[in-house]
Amino acid sequence: MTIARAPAGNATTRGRRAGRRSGDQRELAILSTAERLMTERPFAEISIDDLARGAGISRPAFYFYFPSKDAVLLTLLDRVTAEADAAAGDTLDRMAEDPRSRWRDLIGRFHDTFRAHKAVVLACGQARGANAEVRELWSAVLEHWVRCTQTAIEAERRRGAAPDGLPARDLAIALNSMNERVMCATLAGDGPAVAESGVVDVLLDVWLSAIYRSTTPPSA
Amino acid sequence: MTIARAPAGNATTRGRRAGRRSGDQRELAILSTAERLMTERPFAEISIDDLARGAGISRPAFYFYFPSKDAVLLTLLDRVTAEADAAAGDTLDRMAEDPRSRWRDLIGRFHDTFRAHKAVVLACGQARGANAEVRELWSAVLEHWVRCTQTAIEAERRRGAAPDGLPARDLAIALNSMNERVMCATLAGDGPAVAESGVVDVLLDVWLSAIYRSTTPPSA
DNA sequence: AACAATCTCGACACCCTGTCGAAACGCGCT
DNA sequence: AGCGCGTTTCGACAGGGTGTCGAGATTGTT
Repeated sequence: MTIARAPAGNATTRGRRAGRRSGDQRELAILSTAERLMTERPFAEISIDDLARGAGISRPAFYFYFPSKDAVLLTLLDRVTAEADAAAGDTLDRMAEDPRSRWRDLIGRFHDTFRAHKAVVLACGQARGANAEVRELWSAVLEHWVRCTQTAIEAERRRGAAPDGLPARDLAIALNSMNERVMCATLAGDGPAVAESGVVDVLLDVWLSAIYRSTTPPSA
Repeated sequence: MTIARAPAGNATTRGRRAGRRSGDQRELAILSTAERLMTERPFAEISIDDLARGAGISRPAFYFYFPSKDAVLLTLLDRVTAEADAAAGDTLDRMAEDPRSRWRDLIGRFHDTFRAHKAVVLACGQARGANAEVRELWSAVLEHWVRCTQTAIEAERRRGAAPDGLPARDLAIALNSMNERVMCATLAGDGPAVAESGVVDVLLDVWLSAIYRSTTPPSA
């Protein structure tokens, strides 16, 4: 079960209306301005005017490139999730080789991608509360990862490495939800959080315990 | 380790300035209007004007009772967390009696409380992204629950019922984070979520697996 | 040069927030 | 009854954000 994209919104068409000339660089400028500003202050405190000025255009001109501030975030999120999927690669297909290492790869690569785009991930976590589109896109992405996880768990049960128990889908939902929340808290650094250096191993331990009832699952 | 409140903001002083006459009912009217409106649409889409009109007063009068819209939510959150703590009671102190039942009680009671105040919980989940005060209060509450969980895990390890492994605090953070996220998703009904009827058992299974590496931990 | 598609912006209408200061109310007191 | 003093209410304002419109500037093509 290779992780392949089933995009909810096409990244190449989310922004501007069709046709393009020199303004591509302006669009890029808006995106990079957004990513830069998001590292400085919360997404909600960034106005469209900030984005426009940062990209060297006026506020109305911004609307030529994106229909709203949220659309910028959506485009950024598309990129990050695509990158995460690519990083995950075919890890799940080779699970039986060495389950502990494969699950650790999976969690670790997601963590690396999230950490590399910390500002975008945190902004999405914040905007998800206020914006339905962000919420839906995030849900679609999570749904995809849940399905992949579910399939891998079922495969591990089929080969006798993991015991039966909870419906695989429910377990997959719980574990993916945990990862999301824990990684966001660690990246944000607010409230109770696991240290960044240990977060992957903490999550891995819970995944293995929940799936195999052991932290040393058997290879094929 | 009985769950006792260590309030981050005093509910009785968060709202109005000192002194009171008949206006108490107005304050209550604002709170109940807020809870009602939150069941109809997301918190971000409720204006102060909506709250004021719902309570039968003008917008400026609202500011006599609360300094901002967020303060209303904070007050509501204070109530809910106090109720959750009360519901949890001394469950954690009697863990050794029958670990599976006690952990199930704990998770189940939190779930009951959250479900009873669905609108408030979801609104907080949404507002946490945009508002630092909500974020901090929520963090303080979570920190408290994490500490309680951590203490209980350490006690179970000490009596030999649970194996050593992850630092108890890290495990407690991961499990509480999972509960938060999974319960919110289930209540909101958006994206991948566990069915409401099964969510407590799913969470319980992961908790027991992670703490005991077994779903049938030994009694004292 | 002329045309059309692409791009830009000044100006506007609208909504929301937060803060005045003035006025109305309730109530104990003389 | 009339006074005084906190309590409570609201009309009106300033400030800042969003989204839209139509006119004008720029650019590539013929």
